[in-house]
Amino acid sequence: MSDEPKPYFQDFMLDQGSNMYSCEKQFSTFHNLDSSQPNYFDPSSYNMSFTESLQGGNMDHYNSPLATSFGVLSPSSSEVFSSVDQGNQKPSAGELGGGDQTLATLNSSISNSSSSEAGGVEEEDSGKRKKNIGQVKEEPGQESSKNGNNKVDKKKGEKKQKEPRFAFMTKSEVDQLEDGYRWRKYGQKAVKNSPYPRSYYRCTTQKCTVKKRVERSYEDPTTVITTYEGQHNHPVPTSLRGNAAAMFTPSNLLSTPTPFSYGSNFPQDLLLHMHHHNTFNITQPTTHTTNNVAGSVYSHNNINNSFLQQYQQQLPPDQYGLLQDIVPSMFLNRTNHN
DNA sequence: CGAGTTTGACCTGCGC
DNA sequence: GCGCAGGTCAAACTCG
Repeated sequence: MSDEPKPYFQDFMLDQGSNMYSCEKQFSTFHNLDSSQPNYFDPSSYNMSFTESLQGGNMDHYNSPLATSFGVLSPSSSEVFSSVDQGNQKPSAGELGGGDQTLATLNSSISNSSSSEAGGVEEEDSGKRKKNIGQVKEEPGQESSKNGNNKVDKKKGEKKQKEPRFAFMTKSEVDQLEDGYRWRKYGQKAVKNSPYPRSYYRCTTQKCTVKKRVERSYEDPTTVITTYEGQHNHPVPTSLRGNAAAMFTPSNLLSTPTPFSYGSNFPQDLLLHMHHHNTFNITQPTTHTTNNVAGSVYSHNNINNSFLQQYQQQLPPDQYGLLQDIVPSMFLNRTNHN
């Protein structure tokens, strides 16, 4: 794909038309960014990010709600830099692997129910796309999803729907970060401009279509870039201490009348809201894709106090503490400095 | 023997 | 339309 630098931005959209919220977030990018650019993101100010926040600085949060909700891991020994991606554009090697930037898409789909994404609901099979040439064994009710989510099935002119994605960089010696879920590797590809291959994993839980990609930054081999796609529709298989994860299953979240209780992932919603409150207004529609968010530049300084204050008021005290734990410190810090 | 990994082939999307 | 690159499949293989 293209190697040229792309604009870095974050962007969120509220897709009301589809009765679900979607947000696409691109958090920044690092090394090669020209700091003179308005949207330059200083990594140093971002050193502590999602996962790290999840961990609250110690492993007690190993299975923190955020991690769980994101379907994300908890890097055992790592320093998470950031997250990112976009929904539609594929992150090119130069973007992810290149360490030039990390993209993560945070696309929360919180529809109640039938939305195909809710929890990896696409008819399992994600797999068999086995060349519709020749041998397609059709099973009733699955015909159209032959390709899992996307390839064959999409109708003309309709962009395939991407699973929510969340990516982040982690300092780690090991590629496979322990996140409590079980993954099965289904592919590996050489990445352009990178000596390190990208590995593809799929959650082994039946009917869970969550996938993740793992690759190393070629610029910093100690950095692992992990991209999660989709949302787990099941609890963490490994037993968690106190099962903190369960606490934040969607159903539990639903029981709490907070603005995040749309029925999905708290952190995603949180971030969605954070951006919705601050940045959606700068979203510019693009001409060629339905969910491409390119076209707007997000200034992370936009996050303001009102947002957090609002949630502070709405969340029970204990949960607000949690909020503090899991909200990327960069956000909190910035709000505090405003 | 089942589950997971490896790996070459194939498919799709996108830019030119 | 072509070629490239990303993503996925699935047979073969490895491992416990």
